[in-house]
Amino acid sequence: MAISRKDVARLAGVSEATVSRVLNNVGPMKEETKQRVLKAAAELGYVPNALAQQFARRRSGNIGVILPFVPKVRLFSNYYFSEILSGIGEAAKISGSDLLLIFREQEGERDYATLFRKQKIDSCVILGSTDIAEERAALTELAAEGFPFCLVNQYYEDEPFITVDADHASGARTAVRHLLERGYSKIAFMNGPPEYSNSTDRLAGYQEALFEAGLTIQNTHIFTGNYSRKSGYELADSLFSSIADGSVDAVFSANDRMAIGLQQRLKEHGLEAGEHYGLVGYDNSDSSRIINPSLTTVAVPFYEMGGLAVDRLMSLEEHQEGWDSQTARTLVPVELIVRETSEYPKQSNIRL
Amino acid sequence: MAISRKDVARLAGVSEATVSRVLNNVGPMKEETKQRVLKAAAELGYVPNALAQQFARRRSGNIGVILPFVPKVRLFSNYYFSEILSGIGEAAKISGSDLLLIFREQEGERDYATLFRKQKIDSCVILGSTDIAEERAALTELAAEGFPFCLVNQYYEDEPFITVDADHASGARTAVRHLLERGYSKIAFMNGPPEYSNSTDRLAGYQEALFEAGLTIQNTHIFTGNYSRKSGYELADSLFSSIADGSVDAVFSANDRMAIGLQQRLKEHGLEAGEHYGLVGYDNSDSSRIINPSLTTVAVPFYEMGGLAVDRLMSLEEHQEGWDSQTARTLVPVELIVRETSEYPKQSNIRL
DNA sequence: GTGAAAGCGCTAACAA
DNA sequence: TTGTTAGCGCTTTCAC
Repeated sequence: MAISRKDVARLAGVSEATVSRVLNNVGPMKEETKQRVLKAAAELGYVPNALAQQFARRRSGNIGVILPFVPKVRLFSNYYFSEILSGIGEAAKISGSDLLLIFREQEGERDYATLFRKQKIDSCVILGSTDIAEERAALTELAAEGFPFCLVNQYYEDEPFITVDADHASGARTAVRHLLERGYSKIAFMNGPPEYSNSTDRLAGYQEALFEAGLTIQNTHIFTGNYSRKSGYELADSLFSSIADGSVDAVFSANDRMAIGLQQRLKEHGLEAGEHYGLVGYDNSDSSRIINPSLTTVAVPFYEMGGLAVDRLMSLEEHQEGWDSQTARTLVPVELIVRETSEYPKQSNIRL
Repeated sequence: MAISRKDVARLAGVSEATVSRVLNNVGPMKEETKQRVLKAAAELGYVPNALAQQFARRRSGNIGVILPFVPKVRLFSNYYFSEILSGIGEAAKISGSDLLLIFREQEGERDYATLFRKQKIDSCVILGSTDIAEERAALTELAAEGFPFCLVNQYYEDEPFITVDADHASGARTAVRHLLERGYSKIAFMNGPPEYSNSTDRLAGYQEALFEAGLTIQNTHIFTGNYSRKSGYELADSLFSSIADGSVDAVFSANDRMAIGLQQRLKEHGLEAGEHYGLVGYDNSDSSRIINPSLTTVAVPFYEMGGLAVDRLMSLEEHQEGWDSQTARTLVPVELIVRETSEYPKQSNIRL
């Protein structure tokens, strides 16, 4: 049998209620009593029962972390989630919360609300959420019930859901401007699926940068992959002829993985990034540093974003801040990382 | 106020205990009663309170997942943990457990036992544990108290701790044999720190393979890094002259990250893997596929190991299996993945 | 400042 | 097959 509060109370010569007060440091108490209780607890090696506490307080103390289902590709092969998760972990520790990891099911079942109703979690951060009907419905339900949640790297234009997002429009603009400054002018864009708000944000940034430069936006220069290396690899075949015939001289990819797939495939075709065409990726993943030539990319502070999401959750629970569109979306800046794939060839041996 | 069991009981016209029985599907009950209760519960949208259940059952239903602190380098940049975590998630879902993520502190504080005493977790899987005094003490305490835990990718020679490990001795042997078969004969070994059992296992495998081939083991050919890319990069400088003067013709690295660091640095020195020297890494990480030339490596089924760890925990809790040295260690096989860095030069343009 | 006591919502003997 | 009831170990009014 474990030592209970009762034993501590007896040894300290106080009531059980006093033990609670001391341990939770709540209400008034005489310093001497406090010390006596603390001493008794330490002597007995008393450890409060978290289950009983949670039950009595009607709070689990858990932050749910909802991870997307990524078919085939193992979830965390993705650098992205690893960083965010670490950031969440750091902030959760500071706030004294525990993390309950929830792997979303493949289909349907976006029943986030039940996690709250069961009281398994007090709040949650949702990763990899997308703008599809079921997801919107699930989030709307959470909001309606007043369950605190925070999205990361995704927002909904017309809904004031709390979210920590990065400024991907600006990131894309900067990336494309960089290519333009380097001398490229026929820039294709390899985007991700439109149900991610960051895809549409990047598209806007891409278009703005071209517009600023007085260039016309060509729809035939816009391609859509699914953020996997494979999809970049496959799209490379469509882009090859355009690059070879000079109608495209650079590619901006919505993430590093697709950029790397493209880079690998074009190399098989005899085209080298930074030599025969310019290339900019997005995410500043480990791979972008490792690949050769190294990939110019846009760094997103995923780690920090994870931490911010937890912070928002905490302040949400304290005051009823943030549930309006003004403050719903926290936007963090991104940064261009210039490496080799965006070098502009000095000699005019650009064409094959 | 949420709907409680009492409301369901009233609507179904049964006692609260019967509601419990039906919902937990325990004990005998009339089919008709069961249906009535189920119907009432569905009608009211009743959701059992997990906190109350956990408290009454004196079980949290949580598996703790303990993650190592990795200074500076962000934890999950490591492909390794991502895979294991996904595997754990999959198995936990099947077993009906929740996952409580625990980021270990930097120093001291390996107080795993308190998590059990607080009843935050019923069992746990410990990642990234190493053979140092504090860790041994913490694990010994867990074992002494009978708290179920499972290590992954680490074992302790003289302790019958439950663990799911991969056969790294065999992996190293296979890797080195492969280099020998390819024609390399002066093989250096870049190992990780000895407090990881997989480091010492690989050393044994390396030595065995050389011994089998009738080669003498040269201590000057054995280097120790810390599994980071940086350490591989740095050790490359020591290896460069040996490769250049022909006293080393291949390197076996205890993980991909160090191998990649080495490969990058030696390239800066003008040496290309698979051309001027042979190279085999370990882990089959994403990066090993991306780097050019692609890295020959050893695949470890991390995902499966995570799942197996959970399975062991489950059977541990059911029967008192496994607490003897016979069955403590589950050993899974690894597999050599041959790529470009271990090609043996056809022409004799090996030397610079 | 401190104690007494009423729950929190469920499980699990034990009776019936 | 079902109902009654006594907890589970803590928090939190409300008195004193």
